[in-house]
Amino acid sequence: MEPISKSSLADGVSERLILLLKEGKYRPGDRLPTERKLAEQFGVGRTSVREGLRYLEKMGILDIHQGRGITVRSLSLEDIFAYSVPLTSLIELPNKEIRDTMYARRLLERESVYLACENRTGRELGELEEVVSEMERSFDTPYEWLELDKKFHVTVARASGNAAFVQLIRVLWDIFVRHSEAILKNPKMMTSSTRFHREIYEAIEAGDGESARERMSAHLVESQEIVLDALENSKQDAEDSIEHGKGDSVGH
Amino acid sequence: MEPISKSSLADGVSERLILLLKEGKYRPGDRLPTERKLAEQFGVGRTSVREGLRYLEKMGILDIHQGRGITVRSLSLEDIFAYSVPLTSLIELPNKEIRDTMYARRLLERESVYLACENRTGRELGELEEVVSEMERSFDTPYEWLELDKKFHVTVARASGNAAFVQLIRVLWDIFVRHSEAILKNPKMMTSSTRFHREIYEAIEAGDGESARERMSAHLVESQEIVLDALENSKQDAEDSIEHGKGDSVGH
DNA sequence: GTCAACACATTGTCTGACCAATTGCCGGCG
DNA sequence: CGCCGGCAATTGGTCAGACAATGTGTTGAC
Repeated sequence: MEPISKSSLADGVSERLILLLKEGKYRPGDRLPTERKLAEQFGVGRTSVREGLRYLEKMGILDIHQGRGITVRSLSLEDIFAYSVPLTSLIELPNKEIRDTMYARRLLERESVYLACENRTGRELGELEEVVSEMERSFDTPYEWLELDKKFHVTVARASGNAAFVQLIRVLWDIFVRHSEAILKNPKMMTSSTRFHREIYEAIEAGDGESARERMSAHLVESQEIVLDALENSKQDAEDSIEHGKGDSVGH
Repeated sequence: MEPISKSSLADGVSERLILLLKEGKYRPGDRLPTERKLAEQFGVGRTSVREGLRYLEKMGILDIHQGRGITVRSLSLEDIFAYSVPLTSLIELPNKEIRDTMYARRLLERESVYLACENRTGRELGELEEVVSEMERSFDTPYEWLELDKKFHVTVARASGNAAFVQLIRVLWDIFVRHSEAILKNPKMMTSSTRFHREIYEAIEAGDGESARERMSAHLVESQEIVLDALENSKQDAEDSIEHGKGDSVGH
């Protein structure tokens, strides 16, 4: 193997490994050489190899475990998106971008639920019913409720039969949930959303695409409004608190 | 519900840094302590700090330069997606997933171009015209043409006024272009697509949303068909070549 | 045959050192 | 005074070696 020349050796290692994967030299399930051997092959130190490997691991391409070695994960459309927006919760989105995101989400989920009415299988129908029932029993555990909310929308997308919808809707949900504090602050949110989910489920079961679409739309519009209202209020609170105590409580 | 596996110190460093960023302790533009100081602060070795930092850098959150230090980048919706699908070209998508992806793309771009007809500014109109004109002159440089194709669709999305559309459409285009070899193999692709782009541009200029939407739809359907056909053929070729020479030319 | 204990392989982490790029200081010169 | 060149400090980039932690396979007792 030729020595690696690149602005960053670790980047070079990543690229080289990606090439080998594309060539099919290593296939899903295969085990890669050990870090030390890779370092020797590439003519770089183990540090660089580790950083390069770590990137591919974070991207979901490699599985790395202490004592076990490095294996290639199976790659699919799902994997492309699975690691897409891992840091969503970092970003403060302005209200306009929240609206834009929810607009796109509405567009996709209206179609998703419409297709689900045609393509849903019995198994998916059962899953959906179970999710909705669990939601109706989870008002005391808001974070479990949130997870179920995600599961509902993702399951509907899966029932649509379109793999891209599943991933896109997952990403948009993740962006949405960044504001979960705001969401959960309003008690109306959980009860009303759950009721909507129940109605949507019944429309899917009945195969009534038009009805499902409209209810999904109304559901998402309501969620958006609740979040934006809550953010408006919390922003007010923040400004108030700045008025009073500016102290920075960071110790050492 | 805390499935966080503290197995990795480097992950711990990442999480810790993300918390500090969320708290606002470090803001966009700020400079972080040096690697050595962070190591001391967190009570771990410099190796672990480096791996944790490297992840945030790859995610586009930090800027790290030799001799200059570590600075926090500005974060926006664009940044969330900019690093979303960096490895798209790795994945072999089955035909069904190509169709699913193009279905979603059609849904989004139909709406995108419709909104663009209402919201486009004169400046964006000028950009679009320029892109289309360049495309008409780029038949000899296919890869430049491809870049212009992306620019066209992204610019339309920007003209729609919806920031989420821009990012989603960018991601879906990147997935689409994974098959660029197939795309460029068919000479019809560039001429026909360019003509579609010209028509779409004129519809946007005229503010004719219905017409723009239908032409965009037809454009994407055609592209999808061309790609799927080309893939079918190249698959045939591959099987043929396997029939004849099975030799693996990997020397050692 | 089962299962526990041991040996080995491999990643995880730390340390100290040196290399390389950038920045900033400082002195010389116009 | 102001510009410019070069030296030194700062800081990330990389390496080698060592030991710890963990998973895997093997061996031996019963």
